Amino acid sequence: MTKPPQAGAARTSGADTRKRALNVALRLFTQQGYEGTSLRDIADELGINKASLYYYFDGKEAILRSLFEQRGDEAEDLLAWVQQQPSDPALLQVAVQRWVRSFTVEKLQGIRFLAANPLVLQSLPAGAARIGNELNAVADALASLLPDRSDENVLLLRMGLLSINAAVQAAVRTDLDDEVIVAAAARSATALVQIATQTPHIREQ
Amino acid sequence: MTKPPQAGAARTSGADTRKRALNVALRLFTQQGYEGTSLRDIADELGINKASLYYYFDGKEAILRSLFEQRGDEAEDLLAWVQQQPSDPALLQVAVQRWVRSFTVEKLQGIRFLAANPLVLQSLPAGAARIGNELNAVADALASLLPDRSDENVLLLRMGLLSINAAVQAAVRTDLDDEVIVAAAARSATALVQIATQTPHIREQ
DNA sequence: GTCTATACGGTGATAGAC
DNA sequence: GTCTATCACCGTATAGAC
Repeated sequence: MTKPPQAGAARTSGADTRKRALNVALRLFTQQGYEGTSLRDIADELGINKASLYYYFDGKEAILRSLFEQRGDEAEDLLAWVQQQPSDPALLQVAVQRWVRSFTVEKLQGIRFLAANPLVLQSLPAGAARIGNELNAVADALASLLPDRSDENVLLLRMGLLSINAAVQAAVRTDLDDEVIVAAAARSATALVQIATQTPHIREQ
Repeated sequence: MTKPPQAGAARTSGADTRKRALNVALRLFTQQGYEGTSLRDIADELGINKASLYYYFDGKEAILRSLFEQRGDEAEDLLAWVQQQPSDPALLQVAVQRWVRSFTVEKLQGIRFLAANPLVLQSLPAGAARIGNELNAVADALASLLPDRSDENVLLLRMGLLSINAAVQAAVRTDLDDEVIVAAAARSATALVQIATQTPHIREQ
Protein backbone atom coordinates (compact mmCIF):
# COMPACT_ATOMS: atom_id res chain seq x y z
CA MET A 1 0.00 0.00 0.00
CA THR A 2 2.71 2.45 0.88
CA LYS A 3 5.16 1.46 -1.79
CA PRO A 4 4.49 0.04 -5.25
CA PRO A 5 6.02 -3.43 -5.60
CA GLN A 6 9.22 -3.46 -7.61
CA ALA A 7 8.46 -5.30 -10.80
CA GLY A 8 10.27 -8.58 -11.07
CA ALA A 9 12.15 -8.00 -7.88
CA ALA A 10 12.49 -10.97 -5.60
CA ARG A 11 13.07 -8.77 -2.56
CA THR A 12 11.48 -10.38 0.43
CA SER A 13 11.69 -7.32 2.64
CA GLY A 14 9.09 -5.52 0.56
CA ALA A 15 5.48 -4.88 1.38
CA ASP A 16 4.65 -8.55 1.51
CA THR A 17 5.95 -8.79 5.03
CA ARG A 18 2.36 -8.64 6.13
CA LYS A 19 1.53 -11.66 4.07
CA ARG A 20 4.47 -13.58 5.41
CA ALA A 21 3.45 -12.63 8.91
CA LEU A 22 0.01 -14.09 8.36
CA ASN A 23 1.48 -17.33 7.09
CA VAL A 24 3.82 -17.61 10.04
CA ALA A 25 1.04 -16.76 12.47
CA LEU A 26 -1.26 -19.37 10.97
CA ARG A 27 1.40 -22.00 11.31
CA LEU A 28 2.40 -21.12 14.85
CA PHE A 29 -1.18 -20.73 16.02
CA THR A 30 -1.85 -24.18 14.68
CA GLN A 31 1.21 -25.76 16.24
CA GLN A 32 1.24 -24.04 19.61
CA GLY A 33 -2.22 -22.58 19.88
CA TYR A 34 -3.24 -18.94 19.73
CA GLU A 35 -2.64 -18.25 23.40
CA GLY A 36 0.53 -20.27 23.39
CA THR A 37 2.03 -18.10 20.67
CA SER A 38 3.53 -14.74 21.55
CA LEU A 39 4.13 -11.84 19.23
CA ARG A 40 7.80 -12.38 19.82
CA ASP A 41 7.49 -15.91 18.44
CA ILE A 42 6.02 -14.53 15.24
CA ALA A 43 8.44 -11.64 14.97
CA ASP A 44 11.46 -13.86 15.56
CA GLU A 45 10.53 -16.15 12.71
CA LEU A 46 10.06 -13.15 10.45
CA GLY A 47 13.43 -11.80 11.47
CA ILE A 48 11.92 -8.52 12.62
CA ASN A 49 11.32 -6.90 15.96
CA LYS A 50 8.27 -7.57 18.06
CA ALA A 51 7.19 -3.93 17.92
CA SER A 52 7.40 -3.86 14.14
CA LEU A 53 4.35 -6.09 13.93
CA TYR A 54 2.30 -3.16 15.14
CA TYR A 55 3.04 -1.41 11.90
CA TYR A 56 1.09 -4.08 10.05
CA PHE A 57 -1.51 -5.02 12.62
CA ASP A 58 -3.32 -3.24 15.41
CA GLY A 59 -2.48 -6.03 17.79
CA LYS A 60 -2.48 -9.74 18.32
CA GLU A 61 -6.21 -10.14 17.93
CA ALA A 62 -6.07 -8.18 14.71
CA ILE A 63 -3.75 -10.83 13.31
CA LEU A 64 -6.28 -13.44 14.24
CA ARG A 65 -9.08 -11.54 12.55
CA SER A 66 -7.01 -11.00 9.44
CA LEU A 67 -6.54 -14.73 9.30
CA PHE A 68 -10.28 -15.22 9.21
CA GLU A 69 -10.83 -12.50 6.63
CA GLN A 70 -8.19 -14.10 4.47
CA ARG A 71 -10.12 -17.29 3.92
CA GLY A 72 -12.91 -17.75 1.41
CA ASP A 73 -16.61 -17.73 2.03
CA GLU A 74 -17.22 -21.37 1.26
CA ALA A 75 -19.83 -21.84 3.96
CA GLU A 76 -21.69 -18.73 2.85
CA ASP A 77 -21.63 -19.89 -0.74
CA LEU A 78 -22.86 -23.34 0.17
CA LEU A 79 -25.71 -21.90 2.19
CA ALA A 80 -26.79 -19.70 -0.69
CA TRP A 81 -26.59 -22.61 -3.09
CA VAL A 82 -28.56 -24.90 -0.82
CA GLN A 83 -31.30 -22.35 -0.31
CA GLN A 84 -31.98 -21.97 -4.02
CA GLN A 85 -32.19 -25.70 -4.62
CA PRO A 86 -35.52 -27.51 -4.75
CA SER A 87 -36.42 -29.24 -1.52
CA ASP A 88 -35.46 -32.82 -2.12
CA PRO A 89 -33.93 -35.36 0.27
CA ALA A 90 -31.45 -36.22 -2.48
CA LEU A 91 -30.00 -32.79 -1.90
CA LEU A 92 -28.53 -33.97 1.37
CA GLN A 93 -25.86 -36.16 -0.16
CA VAL A 94 -25.06 -33.66 -2.87
CA ALA A 95 -24.70 -30.74 -0.50
CA VAL A 96 -22.57 -32.61 2.02
CA GLN A 97 -20.30 -33.92 -0.71
CA ARG A 98 -20.01 -30.43 -2.09
CA TRP A 99 -18.87 -29.21 1.27
CA VAL A 100 -16.38 -31.95 2.00
CA ARG A 101 -14.94 -31.95 -1.50
CA SER A 102 -14.48 -28.19 -1.34
CA PHE A 103 -11.56 -28.83 0.96
CA THR A 104 -8.65 -29.06 -1.34
CA VAL A 105 -5.40 -29.98 0.26
CA GLU A 106 -4.30 -26.41 0.85
CA LYS A 107 -7.55 -25.50 2.53
CA LEU A 108 -6.96 -28.11 5.18
CA GLN A 109 -4.78 -25.55 6.94
CA GLY A 110 -7.88 -23.81 8.12
CA ILE A 111 -9.34 -27.00 9.51
CA ARG A 112 -6.13 -27.75 11.34
CA PHE A 113 -6.08 -24.28 12.80
CA LEU A 114 -9.61 -24.68 14.08
CA ALA A 115 -8.82 -28.11 15.44
CA ALA A 116 -5.99 -26.63 17.47
CA ASN A 117 -7.98 -23.59 18.61
CA PRO A 118 -11.55 -24.66 19.19
CA LEU A 119 -12.32 -21.90 21.67
CA VAL A 120 -11.12 -19.07 19.48
CA LEU A 121 -14.40 -18.93 17.60
CA GLN A 122 -16.30 -18.03 20.74
CA SER A 123 -13.79 -15.50 21.98
CA LEU A 124 -13.80 -13.66 18.70
CA PRO A 125 -15.76 -10.40 18.65
CA ALA A 126 -19.30 -10.66 17.36
CA GLY A 127 -19.32 -11.86 13.76
CA ALA A 128 -15.64 -11.92 12.96
CA ALA A 129 -15.74 -15.66 12.60
CA ARG A 130 -18.83 -16.35 10.59
CA ILE A 131 -17.88 -19.87 9.67
CA GLY A 132 -19.44 -21.39 12.74
CA ASN A 133 -22.76 -19.63 12.33
CA GLU A 134 -22.91 -20.17 8.60
CA LEU A 135 -22.19 -23.85 8.84
CA ASN A 136 -24.85 -24.05 11.50
CA ALA A 137 -27.30 -22.46 9.12
CA VAL A 138 -26.41 -24.97 6.44
CA ALA A 139 -26.92 -27.79 8.92
CA ASP A 140 -30.32 -26.42 9.87
CA ALA A 141 -31.38 -25.99 6.28
CA LEU A 142 -30.37 -29.52 5.43
CA ALA A 143 -31.92 -30.95 8.58
CA SER A 144 -35.31 -29.82 7.38
CA LEU A 145 -34.95 -32.26 4.50
CA LEU A 146 -34.49 -35.28 6.74
CA PRO A 147 -37.26 -37.88 6.42
CA ASP A 148 -37.06 -38.59 10.14
CA ARG A 149 -36.00 -35.46 11.90
CA SER A 150 -35.07 -37.02 15.23
CA ASP A 151 -32.34 -35.48 17.38
CA GLU A 152 -30.12 -38.42 16.64
CA ASN A 153 -30.49 -38.09 12.89
CA VAL A 154 -29.94 -34.35 13.03
CA LEU A 155 -26.72 -34.96 14.92
CA LEU A 156 -25.62 -37.61 12.45
CA LEU A 157 -26.17 -35.12 9.65
CA ARG A 158 -24.03 -32.58 11.47
CA MET A 159 -21.35 -35.21 11.89
CA GLY A 160 -21.52 -35.81 8.16
CA LEU A 161 -20.88 -32.15 7.50
CA LEU A 162 -18.01 -32.15 9.95
CA SER A 163 -16.42 -35.25 8.49
CA ILE A 164 -13.37 -33.33 7.30
CA ASN A 165 -12.80 -32.04 10.80
CA ALA A 166 -13.17 -35.52 12.20
CA ALA A 167 -10.84 -36.95 9.57
CA VAL A 168 -8.20 -34.33 10.27
CA GLN A 169 -8.36 -35.02 13.96
CA ALA A 170 -8.24 -38.76 13.46
CA ALA A 171 -5.14 -38.27 11.33
CA VAL A 172 -3.31 -36.19 13.92
CA ARG A 173 0.06 -37.61 14.89
CA THR A 174 0.00 -39.68 11.73
CA ASP A 175 1.86 -39.47 8.46
CA LEU A 176 -1.25 -39.92 6.35
CA ASP A 177 -1.41 -37.88 3.16
CA ASP A 178 -3.86 -35.05 2.84
CA GLU A 179 -5.45 -36.71 -0.16
CA VAL A 180 -6.22 -39.73 2.00
CA ILE A 181 -7.77 -37.51 4.63
CA VAL A 182 -10.08 -35.81 2.17
CA ALA A 183 -11.03 -39.12 0.58
CA ALA A 184 -11.82 -40.73 3.91
CA ALA A 185 -13.83 -37.69 4.94
CA ALA A 186 -15.87 -37.92 1.76
CA ARG A 187 -16.65 -41.58 2.32
CA SER A 188 -17.50 -40.93 5.93
CA ALA A 189 -19.82 -38.10 4.96
CA THR A 190 -21.66 -40.32 2.52
CA ALA A 191 -22.13 -43.03 5.10
CA LEU A 192 -23.27 -40.71 7.85
CA VAL A 193 -25.81 -38.93 5.70
CA GLN A 194 -27.01 -42.28 4.54
CA ILE A 195 -27.76 -43.62 7.99
CA ALA A 196 -29.21 -40.27 8.99
CA THR A 197 -31.73 -40.54 6.17
CA GLN A 198 -32.68 -44.12 6.89
CA THR A 199 -36.28 -44.02 8.00
CA PRO A 200 -36.92 -44.54 11.72
CA HIS A 201 -33.87 -46.37 12.89
CA ILE A 202 -33.78 -49.56 14.88
CA ARG A 203 -32.00 -49.35 18.17
CA GLU A 204 -30.20 -52.61 18.74
CA GLN A 205 -30.15 -53.82 22.28
CA MET B 1 -5.09 -37.06 54.70
CA THR B 2 -4.38 -34.62 57.46
CA LYS B 3 -7.67 -34.88 59.26
CA PRO B 4 -10.06 -37.82 59.52
CA PRO B 5 -13.43 -36.95 57.98
CA GLN B 6 -16.09 -36.11 60.52
CA ALA B 7 -18.65 -38.89 60.33
CA GLY B 8 -21.95 -37.70 58.97
CA ALA B 9 -20.80 -34.13 58.86
CA ALA B 10 -21.93 -32.15 55.87
CA ARG B 11 -19.14 -29.61 56.25
CA THR B 12 -18.01 -28.48 52.87
CA SER B 13 -14.85 -26.82 54.11
CA GLY B 14 -13.36 -30.14 55.11
CA ALA B 15 -10.68 -32.11 53.33
CA ASP B 16 -12.74 -32.46 50.17
CA THR B 17 -11.73 -29.01 49.02
CA ARG B 18 -9.21 -30.73 46.81
CA LYS B 19 -11.93 -32.70 45.14
CA ARG B 20 -14.05 -29.63 44.63
CA ALA B 21 -11.05 -27.85 43.18
CA LEU B 22 -10.59 -30.59 40.62
CA ASN B 23 -14.22 -30.36 39.61
CA VAL B 24 -14.06 -26.61 39.24
CA ALA B 25 -10.81 -26.84 37.31
CA LEU B 26 -12.22 -29.43 34.94
CA ARG B 27 -15.20 -27.25 34.23
CA LEU B 28 -13.25 -24.04 33.74
CA PHE B 29 -10.56 -25.70 31.66
CA THR B 30 -13.32 -27.03 29.44
CA GLN B 31 -15.12 -23.72 29.14
CA GLN B 32 -12.18 -21.34 28.84
CA GLY B 33 -9.29 -23.61 28.02
CA TYR B 34 -6.34 -24.51 30.20
CA GLU B 35 -4.28 -21.48 29.30
CA GLY B 36 -7.29 -19.23 29.47
CA THR B 37 -7.96 -20.21 33.06
CA SER B 38 -5.94 -18.64 35.86
CA LEU B 39 -5.45 -19.99 39.33
CA ARG B 40 -7.35 -17.00 40.54
CA ASP B 41 -10.35 -18.08 38.48
CA ILE B 42 -10.36 -21.45 40.19
CA ALA B 43 -9.74 -20.06 43.66
CA ASP B 44 -12.48 -17.47 43.30
CA GLU B 45 -15.07 -20.08 42.47
CA LEU B 46 -13.96 -22.12 45.45
CA GLY B 47 -14.19 -19.10 47.68
CA ILE B 48 -10.60 -19.43 48.75
CA ASN B 49 -7.43 -17.52 48.10
CA LYS B 50 -5.23 -18.14 45.12
CA ALA B 51 -2.28 -19.10 47.29
CA SER B 52 -4.32 -21.67 49.17
CA LEU B 53 -4.41 -23.84 46.08
CA TYR B 54 -0.73 -24.49 46.61
CA TYR B 55 -1.59 -26.37 49.77
CA TYR B 56 -3.40 -28.96 47.66
CA PHE B 57 -1.38 -28.87 44.46
CA ASP B 58 2.21 -28.18 43.57
CA GLY B 59 1.10 -25.79 40.87
CA LYS B 60 -1.14 -25.30 37.91
CA GLU B 61 0.27 -28.15 35.90
CA ALA B 62 -0.13 -30.44 38.89
CA ILE B 63 -3.86 -29.74 38.79
CA LEU B 64 -3.89 -30.76 35.16
CA ARG B 65 -2.03 -33.97 35.88
CA SER B 66 -4.34 -34.80 38.77
CA LEU B 67 -7.22 -34.45 36.38
CA PHE B 68 -5.70 -37.09 34.13
CA GLU B 69 -4.88 -39.42 37.02
CA GLN B 70 -8.46 -39.10 38.19
CA ARG B 71 -9.92 -40.76 35.14
CA GLY B 72 -10.12 -44.47 34.56
CA ASP B 73 -7.92 -46.62 32.39
CA GLU B 74 -10.53 -47.48 29.79
CA ALA B 75 -8.15 -47.31 26.87
CA GLU B 76 -5.62 -49.51 28.66
CA ASP B 77 -8.32 -52.02 29.50
CA LEU B 78 -9.61 -52.08 25.97
CA LEU B 79 -6.14 -52.66 24.60
CA ALA B 80 -5.55 -55.56 26.97
CA TRP B 81 -8.91 -57.05 26.08
CA VAL B 82 -8.33 -56.71 22.35
CA GLN B 83 -4.93 -58.33 22.54
CA GLN B 84 -6.24 -61.47 24.17
CA GLN B 85 -9.03 -61.92 21.66
CA PRO B 86 -8.67 -64.26 18.68
CA SER B 87 -7.74 -62.49 15.48
CA ASP B 88 -11.03 -62.12 13.69
CA PRO B 89 -12.31 -59.26 11.53
CA ALA B 90 -15.57 -59.48 13.45
CA LEU B 91 -13.63 -58.19 16.43
CA LEU B 92 -13.51 -54.78 14.81
CA GLN B 93 -17.16 -53.97 15.33
CA VAL B 94 -17.23 -55.44 18.80
CA ALA B 95 -14.16 -53.58 19.98
CA VAL B 96 -15.22 -50.23 18.58
CA GLN B 97 -18.70 -50.58 20.07
CA ARG B 98 -17.12 -51.50 23.39
CA TRP B 99 -15.12 -48.32 23.28
CA VAL B 100 -17.90 -45.99 22.26
CA ARG B 101 -20.42 -47.50 24.63
CA SER B 102 -17.97 -47.20 27.51
CA PHE B 103 -18.70 -43.50 27.47
CA THR B 104 -21.51 -43.14 29.88
CA VAL B 105 -22.96 -39.71 30.13
CA GLU B 106 -20.75 -38.62 33.02
CA LYS B 107 -17.60 -39.68 31.22
CA LEU B 108 -18.35 -37.27 28.40
CA GLN B 109 -16.77 -34.58 30.56
CA GLY B 110 -13.39 -35.94 29.68
CA ILE B 111 -14.13 -35.85 25.98
CA ARG B 112 -15.31 -32.28 26.24
CA PHE B 113 -12.18 -31.31 28.09
CA LEU B 114 -10.01 -32.84 25.41
CA ALA B 115 -12.07 -31.20 22.70
CA ALA B 116 -11.43 -27.82 24.28
CA ASN B 117 -7.73 -28.46 24.94
CA PRO B 118 -6.36 -30.49 22.06
CA LEU B 119 -2.78 -29.31 22.51
CA VAL B 120 -2.57 -30.13 26.17
CA LEU B 121 -1.79 -33.76 25.46
CA GLN B 122 1.40 -32.86 23.67
CA SER B 123 2.53 -30.32 26.22
CA LEU B 124 2.11 -32.73 29.08
CA PRO B 125 5.32 -34.24 30.46
CA ALA B 126 6.27 -37.62 29.07
CA GLY B 127 3.56 -40.20 29.80
CA ALA B 128 1.25 -38.22 32.03
CA ALA B 129 -1.49 -38.44 29.44
CA ARG B 130 -1.40 -42.01 28.30
CA ILE B 131 -4.80 -41.89 26.65
CA GLY B 132 -3.47 -40.74 23.33
CA ASN B 133 -0.81 -43.37 23.07
CA GLU B 134 -3.03 -46.15 24.33
CA LEU B 135 -5.82 -45.35 21.93
CA ASN B 136 -3.25 -45.27 19.18
CA ALA B 137 -2.14 -48.73 20.17
CA VAL B 138 -5.72 -49.95 20.06
CA ALA B 139 -6.13 -48.45 16.61
CA ASP B 140 -2.97 -50.14 15.39
CA ALA B 141 -3.99 -53.49 16.82
CA LEU B 142 -7.40 -53.28 15.20
CA ALA B 143 -5.98 -52.04 11.92
CA SER B 144 -4.10 -55.29 11.53
CA LEU B 145 -7.46 -57.02 11.30
CA LEU B 146 -8.64 -54.99 8.31
CA PRO B 147 -9.21 -57.05 5.15
CA ASP B 148 -7.89 -54.21 3.02
CA ARG B 149 -5.32 -52.31 5.02
CA SER B 150 -5.16 -49.22 2.83
CA ASP B 151 -4.36 -45.84 4.36
CA GLU B 152 -7.89 -44.74 3.73
CA ASN B 153 -9.40 -47.69 5.51
CA VAL B 154 -7.04 -47.34 8.42
CA LEU B 155 -8.10 -43.74 8.77
CA LEU B 156 -11.77 -44.66 8.58
CA LEU B 157 -11.21 -47.14 11.36
CA ARG B 158 -9.59 -44.45 13.47
CA MET B 159 -12.54 -42.19 12.76
CA GLY B 160 -14.79 -44.95 13.97
CA LEU B 161 -12.93 -45.13 17.24
CA LEU B 162 -13.10 -41.37 17.60
CA SER B 163 -16.81 -41.22 16.86
CA ILE B 164 -17.62 -40.02 20.35
CA ASN B 165 -15.21 -37.16 19.98
CA ALA B 166 -16.73 -36.28 16.63
CA ALA B 167 -20.25 -36.51 18.01
CA VAL B 168 -19.40 -34.27 20.94
CA GLN B 169 -17.87 -31.69 18.64
CA ALA B 170 -20.79 -31.84 16.25
CA ALA B 171 -23.12 -31.24 19.19
CA VAL B 172 -21.25 -28.18 20.42
CA ARG B 173 -23.43 -25.11 20.71
CA THR B 174 -26.47 -27.34 20.64
CA ASP B 175 -28.95 -28.43 23.28
CA LEU B 176 -28.78 -32.09 22.30
CA ASP B 177 -28.94 -34.56 25.18
CA ASP B 178 -25.91 -36.58 26.11
CA GLU B 179 -27.80 -39.80 25.46
CA VAL B 180 -28.40 -38.67 21.91
CA ILE B 181 -24.72 -37.93 21.49
CA VAL B 182 -23.65 -41.35 22.64
CA ALA B 183 -26.29 -43.04 20.52
CA ALA B 184 -25.29 -41.14 17.40
CA ALA B 185 -21.63 -41.90 18.07
CA ALA B 186 -22.42 -45.59 18.32
CA ARG B 187 -24.28 -45.59 15.03
CA SER B 188 -21.52 -43.61 13.37
CA ALA B 189 -18.90 -46.01 14.68
CA THR B 190 -20.77 -48.96 13.25
CA ALA B 191 -21.08 -47.35 9.88
CA LEU B 192 -17.46 -46.23 9.68
CA VAL B 193 -16.08 -49.60 10.67
CA GLN B 194 -18.39 -51.15 8.15
CA ILE B 195 -17.16 -49.14 5.20
CA ALA B 196 -13.59 -49.55 6.41
CA THR B 197 -13.97 -53.31 6.21
CA GLN B 198 -15.59 -53.33 2.82
CA THR B 199 -13.15 -55.00 0.50
CA PRO B 200 -11.30 -52.71 -1.91
CA HIS B 201 -13.53 -49.71 -2.18
CA ILE B 202 -14.78 -48.09 -5.35
CA ARG B 203 -13.87 -44.48 -5.75
CA GLU B 204 -16.74 -42.73 -7.42
CA GLN B 205 -15.81 -40.05 -9.90
C1' DG C 1 9.57 0.49 8.12
C1' DT C 2 12.24 -0.99 11.75
C1' DC C 3 14.32 -0.27 15.81
C1' DT C 4 15.15 0.61 21.34
C1' DA C 5 13.13 1.55 25.51
C1' DT C 6 9.59 1.34 28.53
C1' DA C 7 5.00 1.22 30.64
C1' DC C 8 1.54 -1.76 32.45
C1' DG C 9 -1.03 -5.60 33.78
C1' DG C 10 -1.70 -10.33 34.80
C1' DT C 11 0.22 -14.84 36.03
C1' DG C 12 2.41 -18.55 38.49
C1' DA C 13 4.80 -19.06 42.48
C1' DT C 14 7.04 -18.46 47.34
C1' DA C 15 7.52 -16.80 52.22
C1' DG C 16 5.70 -16.38 56.31
C1' DA C 17 2.02 -14.73 59.77
C1' DC C 18 -2.14 -16.45 61.83
C1' DG D 1 -5.53 -24.71 56.20
C1' DT D 2 -6.03 -20.16 54.84
C1' DC D 3 -4.52 -15.78 54.53
C1' DT D 4 -1.52 -11.27 53.09
C1' DA D 5 2.34 -9.66 50.90
C1' DT D 6 5.57 -9.92 47.62
C1' DC D 7 8.32 -11.75 43.86
C1' DA D 8 10.07 -12.41 39.10
C1' DC D 9 8.54 -13.00 34.76
C1' DC D 10 6.35 -12.58 30.44
C1' DG D 11 2.73 -10.85 27.75
C1' DT D 12 0.65 -7.01 24.97
C1' DA D 13 1.04 -2.54 23.82
C1' DT D 14 2.89 2.40 23.23
C1' DA D 15 6.31 6.32 22.49
C1' DG D 16 9.60 7.99 19.94
C1' DA D 17 14.38 7.94 17.62
C1' DC D 18 16.42 6.69 13.27
